[in-house]
Parts: sequence; structure tokens; C-alpha cells
Amino acid sequence: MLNLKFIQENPELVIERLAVKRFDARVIVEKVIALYKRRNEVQSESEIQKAEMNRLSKEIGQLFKDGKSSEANSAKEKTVELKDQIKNFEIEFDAIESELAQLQVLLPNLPSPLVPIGKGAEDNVVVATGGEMPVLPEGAKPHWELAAQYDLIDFELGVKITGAGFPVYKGFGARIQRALINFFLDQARENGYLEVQPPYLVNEASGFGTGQLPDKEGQMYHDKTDNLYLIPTAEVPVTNIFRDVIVEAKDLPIKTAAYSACFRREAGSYGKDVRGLNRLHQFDKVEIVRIAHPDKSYESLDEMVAYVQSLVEKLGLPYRILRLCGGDMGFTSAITYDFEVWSAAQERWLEVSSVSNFESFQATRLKLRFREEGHAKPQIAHTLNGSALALPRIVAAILENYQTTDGIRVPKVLVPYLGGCEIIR
RNA sequence: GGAGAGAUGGCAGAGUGGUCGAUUGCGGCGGUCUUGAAAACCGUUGUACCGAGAGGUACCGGGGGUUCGAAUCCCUCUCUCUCCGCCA
Repeated sequence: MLNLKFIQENPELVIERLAVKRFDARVIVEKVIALYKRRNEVQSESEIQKAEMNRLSKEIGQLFKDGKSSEANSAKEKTVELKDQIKNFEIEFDAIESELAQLQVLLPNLPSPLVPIGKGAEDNVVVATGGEMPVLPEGAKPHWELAAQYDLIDFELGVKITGAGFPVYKGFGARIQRALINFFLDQARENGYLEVQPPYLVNEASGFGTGQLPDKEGQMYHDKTDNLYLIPTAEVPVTNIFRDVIVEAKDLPIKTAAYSACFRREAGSYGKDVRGLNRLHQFDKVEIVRIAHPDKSYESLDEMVAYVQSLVEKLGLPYRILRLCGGDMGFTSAITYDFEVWSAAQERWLEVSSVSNFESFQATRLKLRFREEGHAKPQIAHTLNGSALALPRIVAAILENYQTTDGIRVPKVLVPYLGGCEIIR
């Protein structure tokens, strides 16, 4: 969330930048400014009275100690009115605070100046492409047909056990999942990321910290008995490792990677977009998260984009990198790069990664700070994350792009992870 | 699920109604000594908000209450630990 003081000092900037995200912030910003001003007045007033109250209390204590109880009792009477006034100020102050907090979470993050103007997906800017388009054999099939033909993934069985969007992976289908997870984690480790295994259920505070709550409850599975949420991405538990933490500047950037299953309710999706592996309620993903110095967070972003790019290149998949336009960006992001791989039989691009700099937006909610050498005052850090990578669409693209009339070839980098198997028949 | 104990500063651990933002130890930082280091000694060391500043206010797990005054008393919630039960 945006810092209140920042909003108050830069109202026009906030309104102007949020217009890029096609968000009209004027009314909220004006309310925030008015409330913030009143909040400070109330605080100052009540603190003067509290100071007086503290002074009187000490005096009364001293009078009792000196045995001057009649003087003490008359001093007590003076506190009655004061107490009342303090109480009133506190009620008003609390009301203002909660109203401010509610307004504050309505404002999305400011997009970086690098973000292109635009309405939706069609306005995203392709910043890089790579890999070679495969030449498919006659009668090439989409991945869901291949998955059935080679008995790799059973979608109907998943429906029986759970429901749509919860496939059962079998044989090489299961092994290729495991191979990809291990490959991605090994790559991350070699690139200096600390591997962690986070919980898959998180509490409300964690959901709030990364921006899923309030507001996006509908996207997460929720266990009401214990009030816990199934994670939609490892970003949530991993970033929350750093909630209420002050780190040393010399330790930045902090690089963390985690594999997790991800759970998304994805209400309202249908049609070819959700066919096969294109969109699932449960899927696997390796996520990378960074805590960065504010001066260096864009350097970190570039490194993360280059890293994800190296993964899709090693897998030999044709890809493109998009810089999302304002209208297509998420609520919490300052800038986002999407990676898409070409799914040759479906003849469409599939999003497999999203790499974002959140700047101070999440860190403000998380109270994630860092301290420069010495006794410097803690400052808000920057957070970033990216998928590296999400499995299902990678599997879809591998199945489709690597299909031959003899079977499905295994990308070279995965062969060692599949016990030397070079082709799935 | 049953019974009990507990939650205090980076960590350990005092503090049961007043001058306590909080004894002390460890750790961290600075210094003395040393060729250097260790040891020893001295000093220093929480966060947030308001304020131009001086300074003020708040915070001892969260919330509420009693009181002129609460880390300390009362209520409530959450969490942790121990034992029993169940269990991968």
C-alpha cells in the first residue's frame, strides 16, 4: 500500500500515475488528505492532554507518598474532565485511523514510468523474443490429446476425485513434473537463491501482507474452521517470511526460491482458455522472491528477467517477453514482465511467468525494512518476485512442441532428470 | 480432543500498582590497551507517530476493563510449551 505521508505530499503525482492503471484516484486521495490532516490535529491535541494527565498522576503519587492526602484528593478531581476529553479524542482518532486504513488499501501501486499506456493485453509491449518455432509433423495434436494418448495426465480422474482443474499426472506425466521442479530448483540454487519449503496454508496477516487480502478472498480457497487460506502462489508465504523484519543493508538483495503447489479458485473462467493444462485450480510452480535495496530493485528486476529467460531458453521453447501496459497490470505491481511460450499445436502464446517489482508497496504492508550501516533509521525495502517457472503450461508447450510421430522428445536439460529417457513413447 | 504452564527489548532473563521504555547477562556498535587479535575495561545500543525544533505521545502477545496512575490487578481472544489421547 502507499504511504499516507507520500499521498499527502504528492497528491497530483498519485492521481496521474494511477490514471495509467486506469484507476481514478482523485476522490480517495482527497479524502485521505482531509482525514490525514484531521488525524494529526487530533493526535497533537490529545497528546498535550495526555502529557498533562501524566504530569498530574505523578504529582498525585508524590502527594500520597508525602502524606498529603487531602491535597492529593483535590488534585484527583482535576483529572476527571481531562480523562473525558482524552477519551473523546481517542474515539475520534481511532475512527479516523480505521477509515484511513480502509481507504489506503483501495489504492493500487503506482506504475513505474517505464510502464506503457494501454487498456489491455493488446497494448502490452513485446520487449524480446527467442527460441525457434518448431515444425510439427502432419496431424500434430494439442497437449490434452497427447496426454491421453501417452497416458500422462488423466483429467477425468481428477474430476472424479476432486473436480475440474485438478488433474492426475501418471507415469512419465508425473515424472516430468518432478523433473521440472528439480531442474528449476537446481537452477535457482546455482544462481544464488536460497531454497525454502514454505507452508501451503497461510493466515490472514500473511494474506494481507502480500496484498491478496482484503478484496481478493474469492481467488483463494479458504478453510473457515481455522481461518486459513490455501496459497495461490509461494510468493505469499515466502514474502511473509520477511513480515515485521528489519534486515541489514549489507545482506541485500536477499534471494529466495521455493517450490510449491498453488491453489486458485479462478472463478468465472471457461472455454478454450481452460482446456487441458491451460488453467488449473491446483498446479506446481517454482517461485523466486527478492528483497532489494530501493536503489537497486530495478537492477534486481533485470537480473530476474534474464534468469527466467535463461530457463525457457534451456528448455528450448520459443518465447516472448512482454512489458505489461498499465491496464493489464496487477494491483500491487509497479512493473511487470510476462513470459509467454509458444504452444505450437494450439497455436497460441501461453503465459508461464510473471516477474514484477512491487517497489515499496508490499513492504509497506509487511513492515519490511532495512537498515544502512551504523545507527541509521530503518527504511522500507523493495520486494520483487517471479515465477521460475509455472509448470502446467510449460508441460503443455513441451508436449506439443516436442511431439514427433514416434513419441515426445525430452528437452535435453531434462534427460538427466528423467533417468536418461530421451523420448516418451 | 483433555489437563497444566507461559507470552517482557536481537537473544536469554528480572520486574506483582507510582520516578519503568523497563535491572542484569549475552550479542551488536564505538573506544582504551595491543605490532595485530583475544581477554579485560569504558561508553553506547528498540520501534512508530506528532512536531521546524526543543520536545511530546504510544508500545512489555492482541483487544477491553478497574485506577489519579497498569508490564504489574480483572475479563477476553490468539499463540507457544509440557503431559495424556489420536496420528503421517
